[in-house]
Amino acid sequence: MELRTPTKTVLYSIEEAIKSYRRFSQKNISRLIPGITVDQVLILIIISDEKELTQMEIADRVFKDYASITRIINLMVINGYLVKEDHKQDRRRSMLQVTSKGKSVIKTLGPVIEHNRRTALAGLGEEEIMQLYTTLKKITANCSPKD
Amino acid sequence: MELRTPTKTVLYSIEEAIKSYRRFSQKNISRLIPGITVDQVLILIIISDEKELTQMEIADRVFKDYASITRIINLMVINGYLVKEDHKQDRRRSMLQVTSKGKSVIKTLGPVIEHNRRTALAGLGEEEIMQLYTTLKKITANCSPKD
DNA sequence: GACTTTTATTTGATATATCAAAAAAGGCAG
DNA sequence: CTGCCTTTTTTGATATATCAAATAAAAGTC
Repeated sequence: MELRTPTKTVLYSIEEAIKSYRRFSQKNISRLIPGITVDQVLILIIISDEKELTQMEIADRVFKDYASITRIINLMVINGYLVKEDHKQDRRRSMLQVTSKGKSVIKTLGPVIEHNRRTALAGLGEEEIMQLYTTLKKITANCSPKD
Repeated sequence: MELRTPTKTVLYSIEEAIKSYRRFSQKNISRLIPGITVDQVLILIIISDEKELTQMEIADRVFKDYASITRIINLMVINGYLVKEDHKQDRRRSMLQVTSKGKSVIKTLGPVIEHNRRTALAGLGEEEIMQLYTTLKKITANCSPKD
């Protein structure tokens, strides 16, 4: 019987960890504001912090496909968190504006997100977090096309 | 309260790493056998290793929802990798059998999966992998309902 | 044996992931 | 200006994620 060592399963544990974290976060978010997703809240915060981002830049920030961003943002417009206005310099793009409803979501959920992160990382030392970060970046690099 | 840019937190790098790995793996798999997904291959291998698993047990092994497993397995039956037969003792369940087409997929892709894992972890020391594993397990525990 | 509760799976509705292809505007060479 | 190439976004098709609710069979209770 062969022992399943971390070497064989560590990639599973990455999947496990991120899924646990996402489910945990979504639950806490839904408790306060049902009907919005973790992804939507994060994108809302990103747009609110940097007003001039293109959708492609937003996609890169959250490691999502451009097609996904199109659909997520459309939903956020439909749900009243964002409005799309014409972009003067480049008519392929559009200016994304956070609505007052969107701002209120950020205000309400910002602390929840902070709390989720702190809870997820509870008991981890500063050193340990740095090490985690470093190791994960190596894996990302190993798996990235090096064009 | 100050919301640090989410992209800078370590939890993002977990997401980034696992997505890079999944895309990388899928690309290598599709090169050899187009039309099958990473998830399907892993589930195929799991069923092939342990013949008597219920769908719920399979779901737990790959950290997926039961509903997802139902749909993935249905697709795998449609695509001829699996067959469902009646389970004698419990008629709610069904016996999942890997078809010869499924076995051939495992034979072809097994080495690819091994290669993907080795590539993803290239340059990481044994110690470092253990540490990664330990830290991720802490995060998972922190985010898991402790009923 | 009928009733209730659990367990295993499925379905419905909606969100996100991915790839390929299309659409639409911008930029550039000639 | 015209044709060509690039960039940004969208669409189509399909797979997976998630929660809630529905089925259906097994197990426990009386």
